Amino acid sequence: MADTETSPALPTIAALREHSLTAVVQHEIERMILAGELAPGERLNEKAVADTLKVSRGPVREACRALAELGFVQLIPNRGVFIKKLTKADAIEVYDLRAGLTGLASQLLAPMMTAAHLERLEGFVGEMEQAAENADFQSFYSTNLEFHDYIVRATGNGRLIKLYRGLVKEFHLFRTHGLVQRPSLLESNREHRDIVAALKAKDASLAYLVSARHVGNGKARMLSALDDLAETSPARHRRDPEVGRIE
Amino acid sequence: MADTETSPALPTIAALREHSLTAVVQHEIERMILAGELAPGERLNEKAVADTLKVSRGPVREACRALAELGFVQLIPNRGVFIKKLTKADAIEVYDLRAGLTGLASQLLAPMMTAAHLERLEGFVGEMEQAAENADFQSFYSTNLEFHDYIVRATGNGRLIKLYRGLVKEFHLFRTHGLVQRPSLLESNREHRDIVAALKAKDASLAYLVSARHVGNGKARMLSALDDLAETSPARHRRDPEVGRIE
DNA sequence: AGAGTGAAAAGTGTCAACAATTTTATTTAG
DNA sequence: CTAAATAAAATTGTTGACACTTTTCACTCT
Repeated sequence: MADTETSPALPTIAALREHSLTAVVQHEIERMILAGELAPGERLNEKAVADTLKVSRGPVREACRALAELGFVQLIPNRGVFIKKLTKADAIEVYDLRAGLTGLASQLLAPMMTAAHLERLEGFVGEMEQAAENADFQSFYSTNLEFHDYIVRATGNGRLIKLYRGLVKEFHLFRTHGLVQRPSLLESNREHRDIVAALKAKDASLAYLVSARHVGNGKARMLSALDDLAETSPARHRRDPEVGRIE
Repeated sequence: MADTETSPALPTIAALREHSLTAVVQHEIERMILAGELAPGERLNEKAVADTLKVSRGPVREACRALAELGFVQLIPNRGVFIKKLTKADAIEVYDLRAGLTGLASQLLAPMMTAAHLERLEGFVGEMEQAAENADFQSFYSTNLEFHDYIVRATGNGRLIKLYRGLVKEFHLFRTHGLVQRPSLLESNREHRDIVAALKAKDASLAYLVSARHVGNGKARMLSALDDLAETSPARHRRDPEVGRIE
């Protein structure tokens, strides 16, 4: 690719002042993984990446160390870095954790709820209602992300925010959200109302319960959708099947 | 049993075969921070560390990137890496998160409880009872760690285990556990019994509740102990006082 | 004396080269 | 023709060197 590229996520000199080269490389690799440009299980060739991004291997290696700690890649000594391959078991782990953190966020927010919070949350729910009726999956999905991120952010717990967002990114990797159905959307949003109601009532225990259960239901929906998928295309049958990559 | 990880302060050639140099360096820096050999807020001189460990700066930089992602150090472009300085607000964050994860672990374990699990857990509680009566803080503290780690491990959720242990390490950094009192030990162990009871009954909701509350009580005990400390030595009064480093 | 100025030193950011290891390709024996 | 052995290529691990930035400190001027 030419130097004067118009591509959005490429390292510019301006970005280099703020974020170091390594940070740019890290973001780029992360983007490539999330975008599916790097297939799960595939080995990441340091030199190839370095050449592509027009940098030396140093920053690439540093970025990979950080990504390994984030759980996006796996480092095997003398073998290289491998894009994490996600299995059904991983999906369950992520869902369970996400349920816990989502519940915790609501639990923490409940006693601190303000009118402004309530307004924002009800706004999101309204938007989702609209999207669900129009069967606008894309819009529903992004507002859904905003809704949950807002609750987590509102707690003000920086570590919780960081962990939660990391989990959402990882969850993104599964691409299982591509197979949600319209009835699920309505059902999901009904649960959102329950969450808002519990928060409005400042009932921490209830807020935890309905929030955690909401994600738990999402997990159940994902699993059943995954089973349906296995039904129709019985080709992919293994001991520990990987999810994601749905054509 | 205990982790296979011994604590050899120096990087041996043998360890280099298995774990890469970077991993050894990372462990060593982590140990130095946890041991207090590197003061919070202090800048980590890459060359100095490299010379001390008899390696070049490359592995040190890679290790620092990983540690930054773990939250132990902060990277500031062109300025260097700084040992994270922990404030009271940080302590609260960690406690809140730990409460959530501890609760989640119990909640997940409850429906899977076996007789073997119960036996181990009751063993730990017995040991702690003994330690509390003897006012053996050291013993109580380590068994307490084992007890909670066992519950988390038993869930089998690798991500939860990793996050939890990271939080415990960070918590370790506060050194606030140095100021627990004997009555706290007995009280704390009473709560452990509640946790075991809820797990034995396979009551997931209750298990979450008592586990999360247990950590919440620990948080309260820490805060009041911290206030007492501020009372006696009113020197350290700032807007956002750092904890830890208790002489 | 104190604030501003500008070299010198120290430290970080990046790179290219070399060493060690793993992977691939080729040859050879059964 | 298969499989072990071996040589060649590719890739990772590590290092020292160099460019650039920040910090330090002596110096000047008001």
